Amino acid sequence: MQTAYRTHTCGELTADHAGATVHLAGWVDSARDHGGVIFIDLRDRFGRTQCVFNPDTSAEAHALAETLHGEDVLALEGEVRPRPAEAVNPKIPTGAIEVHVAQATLLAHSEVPPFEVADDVEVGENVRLRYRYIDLRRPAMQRNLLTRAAIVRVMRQTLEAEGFIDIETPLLTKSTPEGARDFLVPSRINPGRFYALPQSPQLFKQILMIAGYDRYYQIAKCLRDEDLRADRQPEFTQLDVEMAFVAEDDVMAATERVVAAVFRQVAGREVPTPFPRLTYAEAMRDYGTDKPDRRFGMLLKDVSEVAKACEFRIFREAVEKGGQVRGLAAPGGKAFSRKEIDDLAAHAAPFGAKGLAWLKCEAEGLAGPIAKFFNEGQLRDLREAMGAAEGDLLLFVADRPAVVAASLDALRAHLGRRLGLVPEDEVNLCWVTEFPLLEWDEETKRHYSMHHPFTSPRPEDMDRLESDPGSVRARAYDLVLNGVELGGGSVRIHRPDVQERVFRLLGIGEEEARQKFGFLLEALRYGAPPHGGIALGLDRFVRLMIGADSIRETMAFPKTQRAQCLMTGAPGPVDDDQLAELHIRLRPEAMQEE
RNA sequence: GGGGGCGUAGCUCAAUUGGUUAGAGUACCGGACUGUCGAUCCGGUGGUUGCGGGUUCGAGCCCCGUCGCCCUCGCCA
Repeated sequence: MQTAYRTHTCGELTADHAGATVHLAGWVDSARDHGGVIFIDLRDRFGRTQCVFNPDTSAEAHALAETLHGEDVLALEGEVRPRPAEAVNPKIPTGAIEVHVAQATLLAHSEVPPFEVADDVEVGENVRLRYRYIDLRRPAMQRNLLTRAAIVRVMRQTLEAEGFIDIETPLLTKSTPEGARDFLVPSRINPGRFYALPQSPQLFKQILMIAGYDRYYQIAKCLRDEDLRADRQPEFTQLDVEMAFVAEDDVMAATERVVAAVFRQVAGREVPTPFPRLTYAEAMRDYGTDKPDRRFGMLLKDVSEVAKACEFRIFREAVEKGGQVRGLAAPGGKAFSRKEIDDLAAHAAPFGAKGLAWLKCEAEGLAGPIAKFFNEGQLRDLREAMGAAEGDLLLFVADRPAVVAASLDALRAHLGRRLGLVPEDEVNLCWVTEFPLLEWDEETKRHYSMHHPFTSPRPEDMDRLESDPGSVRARAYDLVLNGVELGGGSVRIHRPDVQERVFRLLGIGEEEARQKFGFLLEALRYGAPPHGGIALGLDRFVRLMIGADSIRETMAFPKTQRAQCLMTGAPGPVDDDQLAELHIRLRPEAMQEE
């Protein structure tokens, strides 16, 4: 790390260097002026070294030190000496030594920073983002970004060792229908035409397989113009992988090797492989979601059979109308007050649950306001079906299957946290497989791809593609870590006739298919190998590894919820001249005073 | 587009629920101090209570609007 300004970094000097004359450069982390001797901790991203300015060593350097402030940038020369025994600081790696400064130069002065460069100072996120360069100096952010770099390094090393090659794909590409909203880039040279920034390199990596570049990977930026969340940014990064001549197990096994290597080398943890698998149907049945948090139980149970026969009209009618009644048993929930149960209902309400029925599991049996609608046999059946133990609170939702699943999923997640059932340290990875190929949309009265339109149907379901499309399962798989979707992939369609059939199912006409995906259909006609792949959300992966609440903590320069960069002010207005060159005129509602 | 939370000194927060001169810690400034490492001690500066309007004798506090940040539903193949 030796440069024109330094012989060592601020993190590497130890007792072994005692007696050496060194040059250091860095930021003033803190200055402790004792009137005579002055201690300055010099910091760079490698560590911190205590530098001693003694007027007896150098009056000139000491005079400079008296004027120094936090975040000033300093270069100095001095002798490494062991600290007096009582002054050794065991908290830092360089704590055994100090540098006695003979000569020092102020390289850059810093204004008083808006907040302190230290982890124990809570700072509002808007201030952190406005002065991100200060925030990034803080140890926590440095750890985060270094961990991210380490994760990417291990991913690359593992894939390279297995023969994967890194190929870049374009950022300026073509808008495709379906999926997320595209970011558009106007073409100056082609008036009225627009590039789209890629939502993922999906089609390019498939084309690369057709082109014979078996085993591709890329750390790829993906861009989607949708509303932001704690784990969603308009631009994010995926580890994108594609392989030729593979079936599901090949891709999943390769992914497991990468993920296990990351956990081993970055976190020092062994995660057992192969990861457990459950089907989409099983996940929805037991957890009400396709990304189950399997670190704790409290599985969903179906009580529609009992509900159908009981006197509780809401239950009975739900089942009669083709819905269902399902519930979960919250251990120890018997102690919940009426108000606390109402609060639980409030957690289920946003997902459509119109009410939350409940029973308490007493020694004598089930009790509660709805108990009177069940005879004794039914109450026993309920308790049996719920697997309830004394002290449990049984919670039920009666509605359409989608509403029941979403409500109970939210309730289970909330209760898991509230009851302390979630072992925070556990790493629970699993695959969810056999997704439905299609999703029916009630509003537009048509099918959409659950994954994307290039996902292969399972061969045994292929003959139901037209007759019963809703029952066709896809050769798709999602990787789930602690209830967070880490990524997903599939074996792709490699035959043009199958691809055309799927397009037809999706209501993509021949003309539209040719216009939007013509190049893919054409490429498929020139010898496409069976192929498949996966994409892992890097930001989410890093977030889980560092235990952060938001992927903003994993990115150097994230955007706010309004998709703005508080540091640069992006997106910003542009000159009329620029717009004119791009053949663009703003609509009146977009005009604003500057 | 909907729901919720927050906004007071550079930063993090308080202000006895509408009461007189808006406080504390920290940062910053000045002073003291030759072994500290969250240095310590003494003193000091610092406020358009996000912004605009309203109610009131009186508003940081109540009402309306607006801006910003965060969480969330919708959305994210």
